[in-house]
Amino acid sequence: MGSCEQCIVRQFSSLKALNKEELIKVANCKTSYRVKKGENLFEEGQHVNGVICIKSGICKIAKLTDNGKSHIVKLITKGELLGQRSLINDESLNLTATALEDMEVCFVPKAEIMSFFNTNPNFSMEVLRTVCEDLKEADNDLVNMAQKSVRERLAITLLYLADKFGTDEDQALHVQLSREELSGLVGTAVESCIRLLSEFKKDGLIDLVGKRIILKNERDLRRMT
Amino acid sequence: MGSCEQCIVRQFSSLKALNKEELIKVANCKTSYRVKKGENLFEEGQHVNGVICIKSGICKIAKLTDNGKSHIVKLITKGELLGQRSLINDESLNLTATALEDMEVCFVPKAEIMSFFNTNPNFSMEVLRTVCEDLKEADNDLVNMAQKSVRERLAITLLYLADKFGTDEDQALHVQLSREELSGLVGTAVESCIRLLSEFKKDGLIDLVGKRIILKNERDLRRMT
DNA sequence: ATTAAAATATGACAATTATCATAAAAATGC
DNA sequence: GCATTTTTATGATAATTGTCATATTTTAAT
Repeated sequence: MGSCEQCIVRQFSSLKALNKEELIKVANCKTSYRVKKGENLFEEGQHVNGVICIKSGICKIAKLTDNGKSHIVKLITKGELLGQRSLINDESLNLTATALEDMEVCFVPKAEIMSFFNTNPNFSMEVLRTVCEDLKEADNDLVNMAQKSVRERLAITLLYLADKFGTDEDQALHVQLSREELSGLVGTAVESCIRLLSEFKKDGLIDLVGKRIILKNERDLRRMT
Repeated sequence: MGSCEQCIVRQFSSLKALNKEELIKVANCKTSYRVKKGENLFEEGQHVNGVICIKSGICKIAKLTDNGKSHIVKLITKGELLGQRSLINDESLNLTATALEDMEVCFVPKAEIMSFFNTNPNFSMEVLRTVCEDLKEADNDLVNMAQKSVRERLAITLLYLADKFGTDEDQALHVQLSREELSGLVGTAVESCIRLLSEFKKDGLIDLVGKRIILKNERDLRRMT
């Protein structure tokens, strides 16, 4: 069982506010496991009894809609925490988390996390900061969703993916999303998404090589948003 | 200068976690003032140096878009706090708050609020809960915006307004929003909004008497969402 | 009270986007 | 390796929504 001290999650999440003793407590109660691509880490409606630390891999946080589609609210990657919000509100989950790649994660029970809130004000403050940051982003996303065209939103999404997950040497997006997932992120029909990708390609903005999406002209993409 | 103890904001916001001593500190440093309909309480880009307690009145929290329109992210009413998020993140405001009615508010300086985070874990926890609740709502709004039609969103918005601000005996919405504001909340063009209101009227869902919007058939409105 | 300005309403039309059909390409199973 | 299923792609068309023009009504100003 690792010590958590060098863990990437500790570096990037609100866990950075924990001191050595607290980290040892986490290390002693955590459960490490792997999640295969396509499997759910959390499901809508479930009650959470802890948080999940993402050590490697990527997952999507999505909400199912009446018509069977799923809208992706955000993507989560290594270094981040999952399930904080529901833990704090003590509510069932309103979103489902599904692995987009094989993942390595740790589960930390609720009781442990909650105890830190009482004893470590820095930790509370870090969590608060994280949640506020999420809120700010959510507000931005909402306004974009309301005001921007699908075309603009696709451009924004591609740049977001490049920004968050990086690109290969040839500017190909690192994340491999299916067209359906991409359209779920943009908030549009699959066909519209595919059609617009084709248009982007024709306009020299991107290249499509197999499943890979290559940002050919990032400047013009950015100008479009 | 009032004691804050019986204040409505204290009852409904995270300030409820403050004890008597802390309340006295707030009472001694707060500034009460009035804001006229149409005036801004906060402006996008500004740096906040405190929070605003809403004692009476309603305001909108909105973001301006490139094309000059403004999208209303949410409405805030008596008992709520304004500016928490930016205070915590120590960032400039990403949204503008404008009074929709004459308002009575109190300003509490940043230093005071921040000190409570260090000394009162309950207060931190209450703020955290509030922000998490906001975040959950924001996620829901995002998915609605992405997946629902303008027609459905208008219905959802009307029900939200009835729910949050109440109705008169004759089921007329208590809040008086202009069509422009209503469309900014729904996320659509003013003309589309007006047109749909007319349709709703023709379908017997609502009645339009002057500026008043009367929910005539709430059941069918709700069924539509 | 009268005029001017703003808000609301409606029509005509264009642009965007979704839906359905179908084909081509890629991935999967045996 | 071949058949089958899934994913990606494209066309045709319909539905939704936005834009512009123009009344009509309401509000505000003098």
